[in-house]
Amino acid sequence: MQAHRTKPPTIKDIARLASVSHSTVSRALRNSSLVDPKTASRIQQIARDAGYRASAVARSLVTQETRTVGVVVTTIADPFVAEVVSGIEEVANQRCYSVFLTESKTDSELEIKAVHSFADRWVDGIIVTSSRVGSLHFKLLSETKVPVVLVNNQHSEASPHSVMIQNVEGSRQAVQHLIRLGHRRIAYIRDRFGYQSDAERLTGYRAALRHAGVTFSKELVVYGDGKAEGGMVAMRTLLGLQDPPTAVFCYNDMTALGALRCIHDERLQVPQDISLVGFDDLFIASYTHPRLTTVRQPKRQLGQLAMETLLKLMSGQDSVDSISVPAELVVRESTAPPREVSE
Amino acid sequence: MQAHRTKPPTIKDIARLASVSHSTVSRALRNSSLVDPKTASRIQQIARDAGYRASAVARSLVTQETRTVGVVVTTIADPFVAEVVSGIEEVANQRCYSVFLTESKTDSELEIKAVHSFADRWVDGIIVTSSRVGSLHFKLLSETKVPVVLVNNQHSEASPHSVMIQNVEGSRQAVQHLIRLGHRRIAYIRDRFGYQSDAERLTGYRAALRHAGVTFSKELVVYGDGKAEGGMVAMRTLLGLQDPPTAVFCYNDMTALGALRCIHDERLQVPQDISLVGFDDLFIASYTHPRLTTVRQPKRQLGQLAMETLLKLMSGQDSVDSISVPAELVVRESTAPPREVSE
DNA sequence: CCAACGTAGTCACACGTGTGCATACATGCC
DNA sequence: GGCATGTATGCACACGTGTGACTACGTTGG
Repeated sequence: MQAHRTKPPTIKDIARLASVSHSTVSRALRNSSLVDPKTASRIQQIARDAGYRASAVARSLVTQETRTVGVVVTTIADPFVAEVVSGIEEVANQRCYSVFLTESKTDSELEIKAVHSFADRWVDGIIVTSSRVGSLHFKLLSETKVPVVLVNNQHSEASPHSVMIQNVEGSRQAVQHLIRLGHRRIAYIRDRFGYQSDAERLTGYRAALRHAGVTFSKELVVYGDGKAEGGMVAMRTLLGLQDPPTAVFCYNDMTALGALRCIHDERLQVPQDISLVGFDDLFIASYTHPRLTTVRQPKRQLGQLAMETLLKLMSGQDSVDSISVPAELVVRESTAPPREVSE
Repeated sequence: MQAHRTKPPTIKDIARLASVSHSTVSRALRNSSLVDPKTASRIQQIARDAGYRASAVARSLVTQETRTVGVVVTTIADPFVAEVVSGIEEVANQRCYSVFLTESKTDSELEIKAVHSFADRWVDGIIVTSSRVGSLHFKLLSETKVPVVLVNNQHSEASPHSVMIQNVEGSRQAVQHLIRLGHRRIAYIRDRFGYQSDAERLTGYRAALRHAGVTFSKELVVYGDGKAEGGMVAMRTLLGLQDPPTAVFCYNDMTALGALRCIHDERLQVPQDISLVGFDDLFIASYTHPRLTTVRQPKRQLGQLAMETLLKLMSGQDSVDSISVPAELVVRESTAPPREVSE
């Protein structure tokens, strides 16, 4: 009950109170079989009364592990990222790991700085989302043996351990859906920052067109920025074309949100005038007007899988494969047959 | 250039390579004036070549500080929370602090567990958002001297250091805006989880009504959950009333989003049939159809202020006041005069 | 009764870094 | 030349915890 006002009690304070050596206290608190159960419980009681809490810092120094993982994200303010991190955090917490969070702001220099900071702090493992840095992580991995898992990796260089969504197949499904509705002029609004995932979604888009015998038209592929603002601008470009598209597939839901805004502002209707498909299935896709057809990513699950992969690596298993999670088309209200067909 | 494959080099390895004691290495790397500039730069070169990085955990053990802060949030998947954390992270990073992130899932037991975990790890400071725990933080503060800053605190008990939005004034402005447009039947959709902020926004709502001589009607105050789903359900209740409201003020934008969804589904129009006001000004408020009138919280700034307050406390300043940030009404397209008046 | 043995606890060291104090050496002054 | 002064470096300890090796003691078996 007697709280130490000045400094929190150390293991030696407890040893003194219990009239034993600090070694015995250490063993008693870790339930070692080397200590008499009666004195063990006595010590535990004393420690509890004194409000003793073992220092994780000191323990880490001797055990050489911190029960800590580092997570690097572009920005946590991105709803997609936030959900992935939530999944990571959930699994980490269950296993008594604490997570460091750092934003890289899509600056590879900051990303490297963050990873170095993690290394200094002796994190047991690192998860990097949407990384743009290729070889760094391998170097780090080989030098200091810190396991690294990449989720939604944006660098083409294959990484030993990563969790990815099946972009090609997902976007293929989305575009195929539009084709089946009767669309032929289908646009794609890219993300000029999403290197790998954007390229893969473009691949799926082209594959679907080719498979249906629709010729690829360069003017129908325009650039956004993966955010709503970029979607608006890109959509305006598309609407200004001589022969505008009847359907638009967007890199992600945020882009689609901006596109939708632009279409509304031009007094056009979705899906009557233009069909719209997103990617990610953010919660918001269910609350747009009309509800957004999109390709679902199991975001939270991606985070969980990444953390579980990392746990395996940290426990010494080295035979862990990369994981590729299937995407699922979710048809809602923003897609319909084009006017020509429906009339 | 010779990379150590097995274990990262320690300060003693560098000392051996430079043929000096580890003390000299330590001083050289911290640019102490006690060491000859020439040997200092020689040592620095050797350390760089060996890829030496000082262990933060060993340093923390002796310096008694970790340059680490803990952040507890309800869930990072909430867009409001994510932006606050982004602000915290930005300032922390500038000052070379790393941040631990933990979700409490609105479970006060988990919140306490998280704070204890932080204490074990010797964090230099703690930020808790939307805390539901009252006295714990004072106890922790008085016992272990770890500075705690509360942002958007949900417990009525006044805390020594907190960052809050001016809820009463913000919601008063919002409701006053509706009254000036001619509305008399104005509903409020509450949040059954937001103890303090919800109570304050209700207070502002009632104050505005009273000031305008509008009698408070109990049936016009219904409960949501602070999320879109709850907003939908609550709105349905309001539309089912014998004399439904002509305007609805929502606890936050997410609630408003759900309400908007419900109104659309009932084939009614915003703002022609019903005016709608949110709170927070999430980015999404600019991308709904119609754009949402709302009360802006400077979310990122709240996080920055919280971190700056914490920095002051950690540096020993104890005369830090609580901060109260003004909210700002942002009028967009979801509010208009009621039908009776406009016709 | 003594040796062998198991049990409960202590001693001492390690983890990697920072720092007060002592020391060795060079320099300057009387 | 001896002494005070200053400078560059090494020694030893501290931070708080975990653990292998060792010891003291009580018990058992021959």
